[in-house]
Amino acid sequence: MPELPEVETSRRGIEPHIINKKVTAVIIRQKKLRWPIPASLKTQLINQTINAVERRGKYILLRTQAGTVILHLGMSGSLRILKKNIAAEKHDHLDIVFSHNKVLRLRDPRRFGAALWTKSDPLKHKLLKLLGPEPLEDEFSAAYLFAASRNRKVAIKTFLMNSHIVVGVGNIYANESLFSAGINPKRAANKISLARYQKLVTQIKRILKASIEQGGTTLKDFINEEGKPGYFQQTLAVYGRASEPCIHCAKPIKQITQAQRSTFYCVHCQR
DNA sequence: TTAATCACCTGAGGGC
DNA sequence: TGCCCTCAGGTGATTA
Repeated sequence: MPELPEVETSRRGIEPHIINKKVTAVIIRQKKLRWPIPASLKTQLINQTINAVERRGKYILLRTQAGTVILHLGMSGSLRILKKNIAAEKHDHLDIVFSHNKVLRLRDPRRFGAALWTKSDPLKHKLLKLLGPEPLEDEFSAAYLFAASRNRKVAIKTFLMNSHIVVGVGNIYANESLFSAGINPKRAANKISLARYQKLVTQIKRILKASIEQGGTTLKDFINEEGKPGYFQQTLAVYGRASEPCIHCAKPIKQITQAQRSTFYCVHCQR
């Protein structure tokens, strides 16, 4: 399940293969993703050169002179660079073919992902314009989170996963960050002190950086651009460990549901 | 404005 | 072995 580290790993993986390369063909095998792949993606992208491969939150942006491809990997999406003649398999929904006979292939079994086209500034696209700050940039700070949470009674974990507050903190990293910071995921966002937000922000940045360095999280569907899994799951402290002993106090990890998502935490260590 | 819920989709895993 | 059911989850849209 691609979260920010997986998306960044994918971006870094595909960038050297497609930067400054010309698109010669676009093959849409299944247009029914989260939103239909627009026909304009095919008609506008052909003969364009990829000028930049950027990321905003969990969106990957392929910029060309004519416009930008906006990609989202959803729950199960992956991007791979392949030779042109390798046959597509089930769930390979989109190919972007380049002049040097390589293909950027989007596979997404659950089809929660997206591939869109915009001619204007992608950062002003309706999907991107309201996104919160990037968690690894200076703008995302304890002071920012503290100020943003003052009137929010929602649970801190749900608050963290709101992309309008901060982008890229998905379920796994929200669980892990709150554990590392010793904060109970059920605690109301407006009841957390500035000092505790400082600790939380430090842990979010540390965990995301560590995961990016290790190539993302290897859970179920995630594979990187080379078709290999990530390795961060080996270091998960609470996620997916219901009833197993806490690595600090050995008491069993508790699992609950918040906002229709599984939450894992230690009742003893997280207050 | 905020919070909660729904909808989309399919593979994995468990129970029978 | 095979069928059926439940669960997992990112996030925009909808509802309260």
